[in-house]
Amino acid sequence: MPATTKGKTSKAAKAAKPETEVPAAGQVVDFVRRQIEAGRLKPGMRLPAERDLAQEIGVSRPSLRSGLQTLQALGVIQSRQGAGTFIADGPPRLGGAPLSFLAALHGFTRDEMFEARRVLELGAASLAAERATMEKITTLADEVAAMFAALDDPQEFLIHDVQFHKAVAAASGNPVLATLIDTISGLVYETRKLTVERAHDLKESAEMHRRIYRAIKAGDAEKARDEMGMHLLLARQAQATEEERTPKRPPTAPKERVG
Amino acid sequence: MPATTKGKTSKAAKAAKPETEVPAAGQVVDFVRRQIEAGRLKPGMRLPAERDLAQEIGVSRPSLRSGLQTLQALGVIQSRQGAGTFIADGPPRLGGAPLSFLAALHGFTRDEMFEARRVLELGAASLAAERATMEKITTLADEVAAMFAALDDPQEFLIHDVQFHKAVAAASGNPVLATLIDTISGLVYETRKLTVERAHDLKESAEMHRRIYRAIKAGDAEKARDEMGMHLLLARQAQATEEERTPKRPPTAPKERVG
DNA sequence: ATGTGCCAGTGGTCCGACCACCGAAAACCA
DNA sequence: TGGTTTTCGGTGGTCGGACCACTGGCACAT
Repeated sequence: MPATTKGKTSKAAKAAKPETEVPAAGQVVDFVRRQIEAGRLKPGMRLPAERDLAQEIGVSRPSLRSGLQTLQALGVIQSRQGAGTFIADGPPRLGGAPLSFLAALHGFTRDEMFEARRVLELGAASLAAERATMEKITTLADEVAAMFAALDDPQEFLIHDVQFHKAVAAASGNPVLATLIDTISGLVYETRKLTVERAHDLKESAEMHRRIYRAIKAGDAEKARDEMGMHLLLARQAQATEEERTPKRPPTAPKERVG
Repeated sequence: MPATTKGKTSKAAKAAKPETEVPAAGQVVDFVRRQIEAGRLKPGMRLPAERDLAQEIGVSRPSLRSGLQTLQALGVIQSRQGAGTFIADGPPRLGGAPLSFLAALHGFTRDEMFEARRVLELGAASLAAERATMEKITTLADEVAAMFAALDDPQEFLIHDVQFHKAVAAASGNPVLATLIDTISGLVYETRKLTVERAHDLKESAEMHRRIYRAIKAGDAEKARDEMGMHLLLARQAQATEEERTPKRPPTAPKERVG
């Protein structure tokens, strides 16, 4: 091994302090995680002040902030200047940032993102048909009605379109699935918002959603899957057409990438 | 006057600098992101030193580190003391930390995690059957063979079990899907490693994988999906049984949670 | 040519300080 | 007394500087 620096000579001082094994930031993350798992920290609760928490864990405030920064990036906590740091509440939401960066790094295409979403939504539709509660089904019906009521307002239509798919995910009764769908859908939402104005056949789209709703309500898992699959297939084609008509900029990249 | 609060008196300096709109950490994240999207930063590349990068972006080093900490939490970069900071390379990998925290916060159960994985793997198996290349199919065959060769070594068997499922995901040709599967599978791997010793019927499990492999090779999407579904269903039951036989600790939590 | 030792450069940690901001108690006025 | 304003402690956000442990390659001695 490298006779690095004064390693040998000064190892005595090192032996006296054999710590430094655990990164300070990691200590903070683990600490908070244990608190959450132990039930001492629940969504919406406020964490101790940084200066106090740092002393409690046994690290400096910069190190503590480093750990909190990690937790914030993971969407676990949220800080508000002057108020405090809070455990994230609201619906489970996996920040789209990680997937978004992966897409940028490895060049995931829009089609691949869409296909992954399709797999997830097909499964969700199937599960929803098998065990959706009456309450969830009512929510689906409301969204379908709202879509029919917004045939002349593409932006409003899009909102209820997204809401419908989210409701299907919720109706599946599986929060993990719902979270994954929500994450991926969020990535394509921005694009759709820009191109939906050029959309056509909103009525046909609404009819499709209605058929999906009926299949779920009837408890026909296979039909729900097929209808959802058909809808997403056509939706993808329609969206591709819309994008073609809305060339914001010449194709600088060899392959379309997700922003 | 109050030596403490000087707020009002020093407002003049403030008026000259009405910015502060953008958080410093966010500037760093956006900067790196733009560099990646512009192709100036690619996986494996080294970033400038923190002190230099801070000056280039126009923030202090602590703020820069704050931003880098976020990127590290997202799995975009990786720092090595004494060497530098590098863009993450290797296979696309969505850190399991976010999902893991969500599970702890909202009480996702093991069954829900498993079900989500099932949806993803069913879709992957189906896609793999439709368009797996000869190379990917060969990889599948290798893993199946390795499983049969490790019938008397549960730990080794588990490794190739995981590898097989990863290979199916890769054979789907959709990196997004593969990443999602990899993420979720990683969360259940630790648990399986602890209980696999009590596993039984390894031979039957190997046979199942072989049937999945054959369906994919034959290009029969529906059969591949069915076989995979059957396999995962039985695997879940078997795992539940194994866990029951390995009561590490009395049920302190009302519901089983994912660690 | 080879191996050894050194050292500049890097990220990791910490300190102390100041700022902008929030929220509620305290002071004020009507 | 009621309502508004002001104050003020506490909070997270930012900064500059400093020291440490570690890495890697360069220069030196062999």
